[in-house]
Amino acid sequence: MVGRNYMRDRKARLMRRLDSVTEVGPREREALEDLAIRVGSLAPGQDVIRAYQPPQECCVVFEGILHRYQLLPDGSRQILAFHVPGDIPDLQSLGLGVMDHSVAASVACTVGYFSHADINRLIERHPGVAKLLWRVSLIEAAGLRAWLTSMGRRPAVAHVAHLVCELFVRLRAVGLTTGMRCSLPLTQTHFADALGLSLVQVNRSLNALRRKGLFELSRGQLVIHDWPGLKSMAGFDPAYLHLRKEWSLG
Amino acid sequence: MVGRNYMRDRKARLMRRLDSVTEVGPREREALEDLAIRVGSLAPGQDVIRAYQPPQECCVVFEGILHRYQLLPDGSRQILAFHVPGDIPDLQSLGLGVMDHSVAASVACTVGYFSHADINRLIERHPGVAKLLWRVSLIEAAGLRAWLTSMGRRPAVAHVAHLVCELFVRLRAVGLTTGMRCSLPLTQTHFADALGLSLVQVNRSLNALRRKGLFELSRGQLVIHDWPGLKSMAGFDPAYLHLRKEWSLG
DNA sequence: CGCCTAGTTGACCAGGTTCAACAACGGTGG
DNA sequence: CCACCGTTGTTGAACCTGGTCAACTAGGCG
Repeated sequence: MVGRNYMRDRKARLMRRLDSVTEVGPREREALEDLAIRVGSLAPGQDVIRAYQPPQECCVVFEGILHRYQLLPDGSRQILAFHVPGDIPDLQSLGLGVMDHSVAASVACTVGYFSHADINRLIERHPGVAKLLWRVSLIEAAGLRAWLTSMGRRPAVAHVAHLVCELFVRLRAVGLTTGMRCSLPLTQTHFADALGLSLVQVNRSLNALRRKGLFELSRGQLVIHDWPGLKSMAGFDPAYLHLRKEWSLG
Repeated sequence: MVGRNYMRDRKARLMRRLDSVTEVGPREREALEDLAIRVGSLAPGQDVIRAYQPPQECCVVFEGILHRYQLLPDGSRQILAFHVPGDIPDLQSLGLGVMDHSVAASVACTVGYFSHADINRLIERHPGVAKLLWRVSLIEAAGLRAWLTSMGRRPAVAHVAHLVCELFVRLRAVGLTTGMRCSLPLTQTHFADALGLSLVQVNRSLNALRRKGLFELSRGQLVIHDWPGLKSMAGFDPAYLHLRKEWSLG
């Protein structure tokens, strides 16, 4: 069946993500393979999870990019994280019940939904799964810390460079890069709201980095020309992503 | 025995913290009461947990304030969080093994240490404990997000005000405030490194807020004069602390 | 009394914001 | 096939928040 193959491929993305950060035992793997997942698609800008609403389902990204964000009283938006294929954006809702922010599709996406009830049953039967999910959410917190440091102490250009580094490494870990290029369909407005910078400043920084020959980003395509240079300009240390050696990029 | 009473009081602080965010069942409570904790004290500035070193113990704050921080190549410091009594600053090490940042005492502190082995045993026997700790670490992540938003999108004065709000509410939740005042022995340098601002700017903002009659902070004593005014100036919404109703402050 | 740390204030400067206009691109409908 | 329009990206100029440098004050402690 075509449908089954599609689902197999999609789950493979999730499994690859989990593999990239931890060793998944055969029993946990089997249990996760059996988890019932309903596929859905999202239009750009559409909310998946809305603040203050307790969700009954978790979602996993199959294709596209999602972002978590918070709106301030004055209407400005702060993007808190991007979620690439394989990520589970709302693990928080499992443990906390309430969301204090929202998650939306940055571009057209396909996602999978599984019920809290199912995953809780899985967790009870397989403590290994609980550990694994805990690990994933700790890594997410580590990402927030790195982001915070970048925001607080790095000048605009380095800050932009750091985000590009992170996204490239994360996309690479789930097999979505070819050589030193990948699809990265975010707008400069996404960047601005994520980095706490103005759109204008993002544009200038991006151009400055291009002129330095570090990378090019246009029409949703990222091509990295000088990875060591980019890394050092950004002060990027991938340790906080907690990828296993074989998945990380020197 | 004097020693035993001391220990009882100290554990009470941890339990109060846990109570403030979740309902702790009688069996979990008992299990936690039995956990072996070694007490230690820290001089101001002393590291408890150092980056890149896999620790074998977790620590819990009894008295004083700790901070997590990261050092950048250029020598500047970004403080990622403050930890008040009752907090467990390095839950991350339990699930992740490696620390990607350090934790140090902001002032003279007393802390408790318990071994990873002990707590892991506890987790295995009592799934409720695992859930509880997971919840605590999710709340910590939520705090990071709020911090990030503040850093990215709030002007300096509001940003300072927001931190004061958070610290006051958290100290209140563990019973360390009396009325609208509390001890808050952080230096302006701590504030600056936490907020990503310069020391000078923190000083000016603090003075501006004092002149507006919102609060006073001097010699380690915080007195809040106008809580509603402070809250609205900061755009502070305590939801992200995920305190249970009875512990939160309107 | 003297030193050290923490806090305060002024003057100047720069990184980043805001405002505004325009260019490039893709999709839509006539 | 082309004209039109909305979105995204680009650039210049004026402005302003917050950073840097520097000097000085106020406590705390040996």
